[in-house]
Amino acid sequence: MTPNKENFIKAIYELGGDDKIISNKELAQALSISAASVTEMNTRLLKEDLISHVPYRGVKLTPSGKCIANRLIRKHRIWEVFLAEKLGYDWNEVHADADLLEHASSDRLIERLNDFLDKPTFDPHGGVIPNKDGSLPETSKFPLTDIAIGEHFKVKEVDDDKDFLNYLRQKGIQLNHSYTLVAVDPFESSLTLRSADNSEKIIGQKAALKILVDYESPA
Amino acid sequence: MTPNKENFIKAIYELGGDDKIISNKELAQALSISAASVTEMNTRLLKEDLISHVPYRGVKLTPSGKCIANRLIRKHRIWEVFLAEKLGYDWNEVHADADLLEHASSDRLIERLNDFLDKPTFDPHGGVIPNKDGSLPETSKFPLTDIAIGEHFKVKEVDDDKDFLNYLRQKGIQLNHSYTLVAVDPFESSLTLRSADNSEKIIGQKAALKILVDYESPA
DNA sequence: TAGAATAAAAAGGATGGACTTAAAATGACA
DNA sequence: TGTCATTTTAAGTCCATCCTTTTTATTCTA
Repeated sequence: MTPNKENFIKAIYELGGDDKIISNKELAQALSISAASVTEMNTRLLKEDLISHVPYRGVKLTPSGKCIANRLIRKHRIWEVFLAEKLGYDWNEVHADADLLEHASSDRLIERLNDFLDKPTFDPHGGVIPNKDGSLPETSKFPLTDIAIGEHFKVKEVDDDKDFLNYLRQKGIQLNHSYTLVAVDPFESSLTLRSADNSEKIIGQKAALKILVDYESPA
Repeated sequence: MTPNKENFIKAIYELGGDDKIISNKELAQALSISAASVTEMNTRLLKEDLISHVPYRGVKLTPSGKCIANRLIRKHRIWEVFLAEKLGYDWNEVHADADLLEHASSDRLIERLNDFLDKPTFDPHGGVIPNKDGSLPETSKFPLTDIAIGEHFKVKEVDDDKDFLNYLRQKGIQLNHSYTLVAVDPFESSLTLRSADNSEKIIGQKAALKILVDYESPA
């Protein structure tokens, strides 16, 4: 596993390749290389069973590919915590150095660093730190009604009720999308959410109880 | 400057290439590569003016080569201090991880780490940490008579007197060699030194005053 | 001081990673 | 169903790293 391969895996992950197929073109643009180079790297990673491939559609990470991506992100984020918390880096400075260090860190080093930092849960950007084994920590899910005004969250689970799902679709609320709670009506208890595209959605209190969410970093 | 080149430079340095010529064969053995590969790397580093070359004798570091070696060693040793002091590494564990990290450390990172560690002077093995600019810290020199029993030191300077130099040669005391002070005679004040090859040398007190030494790590 | 032993340089490859361009194959969609 | 965007394949460049073998030079020693 070379730094290059690691970065390739990471790029797939960051484009969403843990659950959807990422096209050749997207990757080529993200990495600033030609599409042909992407194909070439794909064949290498395919051999190692780190990605799965749908011809002419693109690639996504296999379970072991996801594991590697998460372990790399774990290293990256633990370093970020160290740089920010112990070395006084500004939050916008941490990324570059963490990007170098993540490829030069033994497991032992990362675990000791993790202990030294008191096992942080989030990096300075609010990103969650994956587990040692490459899995993602159990993320708590709780009703949208428990969110405080101004907080950012992601929709994790919704009640499997046809009418309710239609209601959500009509409102434009989608699973795994992120929103910010901007207001709660004092009388009706209806919630005003702002989505990533800055549109505002008003949700009734009854619906809010059935939407499970989790905190998320603002980025 | 690739990690490979850096390690090559470091190997030369560690074999003593800062002041004497290191043969092709020595380097080949130290790096476990063929002598021809050493020659090849030599030509590359020669182009960059990092080493100087005496045909059929070997190579030594140029001033800029030494600078690079020292800066690398600075990185290495600062990391070692961090691993040992903050992460609880045992002194024999630090080397491997420091060897990886030294190649993935920006100058900014090293300087902040250095501050975080309160600007240490020695690494866990007792090795001195070079300055930021790649120079070696002014090492103090003082008479051998100031050394306490049991301490390790290196001979830094000796009086330029013919008889005295002959005396030293006869005793087997050499500049830049390391010794341990094992005993001081209570009556004569003569000093018993042990050299690296475990031979013992007895030095008169008058001579000891004219031998300037500095502390050194036991390794 | 003339070999013999040894070391270095030169020559010629081999490999693998990371890129590219150009042409052929494919899929999507109007 | 034909056009167009995208993907794949093919072919090849460049560079770093390593190798072995064959001179060539030096050094050691008898």
